[in-house]
Amino acid sequence: MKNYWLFKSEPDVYSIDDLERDGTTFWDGVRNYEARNYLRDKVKKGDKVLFYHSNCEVPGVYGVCEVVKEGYPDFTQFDPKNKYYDPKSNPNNPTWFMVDVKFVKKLKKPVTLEEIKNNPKLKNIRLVQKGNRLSIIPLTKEEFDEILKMS
DNA sequence: GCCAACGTTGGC
DNA sequence: GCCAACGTTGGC
Repeated sequence: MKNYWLFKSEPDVYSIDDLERDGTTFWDGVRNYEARNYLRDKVKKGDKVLFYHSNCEVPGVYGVCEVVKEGYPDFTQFDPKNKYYDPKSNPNNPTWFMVDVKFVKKLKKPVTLEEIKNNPKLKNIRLVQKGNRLSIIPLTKEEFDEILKMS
């Protein structure tokens, strides 16, 4: 059973264009327990992911990618020079997980946060609920398809 | 750059 | 275990 997700990224840090260039990437730096649980337990190979640009001029969904490697320990947590270093994490029982994704496509037209907010079919997505900061958001197939339809 | 909302930390 | 202080997220 395939799952559907929305992953947030700040385009200044890593954008859909970077993923198009790289082909695949590891999704590092998730340091929130709820998002971690999704990455560790629920995000499966073959799942489809909407690539969302946050904290930028026009926030919204800019592309699609696909999970190619399921949850494994995020190596940046053990690297003292990395900005995501977590000295409390034990290598024998890592706290933080990552997945790998591959580029699928860029949307011809991005679907902006404003458009998502204005679509009643999308009102249950955690992206648009008050104060939600979760960076790994589960979607239903219907929500995923609806957003693609809007592009 | 501002600031509301939220998660985490740490003193007690 | 409570909760104030603090840091971060992310829209605007």
